[in-house]
Amino acid sequence: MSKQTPLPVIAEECCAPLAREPISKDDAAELARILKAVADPVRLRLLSLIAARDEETCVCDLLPEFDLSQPTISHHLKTLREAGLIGSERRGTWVYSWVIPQALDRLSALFATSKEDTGVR
Amino acid sequence: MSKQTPLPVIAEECCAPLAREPISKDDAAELARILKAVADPVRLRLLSLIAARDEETCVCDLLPEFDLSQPTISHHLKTLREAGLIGSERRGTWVYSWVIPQALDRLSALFATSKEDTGVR
DNA sequence: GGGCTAATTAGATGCTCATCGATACAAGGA
DNA sequence: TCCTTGTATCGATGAGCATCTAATTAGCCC
Repeated sequence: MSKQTPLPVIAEECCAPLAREPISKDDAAELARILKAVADPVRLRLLSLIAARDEETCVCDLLPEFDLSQPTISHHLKTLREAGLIGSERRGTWVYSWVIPQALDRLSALFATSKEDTGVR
Repeated sequence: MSKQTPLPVIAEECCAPLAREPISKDDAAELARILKAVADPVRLRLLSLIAARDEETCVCDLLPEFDLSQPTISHHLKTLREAGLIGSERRGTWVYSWVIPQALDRLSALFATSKEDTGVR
């Protein structure tokens, strides 16, 4: 496909840790969309498989890990991409994917509860 | 209600950071269940409202924050409780809720990508 | 170009879930 | 004991989504 990486993409600067202050309605909606992307066993495994490698991962290497049709995997990857959690690029016949560490780190910070992490007083 | 806190509860010791090694099928399923609980705008706001306070939060104080029926809020709180993210207890007429910091910290650790946080060499 | 493989898109289906109104339960006070 | 207020459960409904098969697009090689 042509616009695999340049998709919508959210997960930009949002947000302060949940425990710091009540999150806004808008932030909650945006975060929920990102979290929905990871709230699925298949996508969690996909994300982990991709993240656990140092280099990019060929989609063709992901397929045999699942008892699912290829279109289904493609659909899940698209969901992860639209959530801004992974990037991907076609090179020749194959498509390669990689995680976007900043996106994961943002989620990590979101759930942090310790004073230092949340930036509380 | 009688068994508000002692509900199922998952989110125990699970799991290693996604980026450390490919997550197992079982872990993915368990994590997805927890993440589904936070992958909703209303529950995210509920969680944040409860977490942002130092003391327990009365459910009666949460209701006016939403344009939703009382049963709906009650249902969302139950979902958060069953995911092990909050605890709650009835005291007299009112029910009070609090976050379980360990559960949030586990999610935080799950998404961490930096070497130190993920425990990578 | 023709054919092959990898991946995406389209359309259909069945299940999960967010929400509601109505009802039941819990607990305190008159 | 009865009424009132706060919360939970029930049953129904409509929207969203995970999955499939079939068809289409992208790019390589002969």
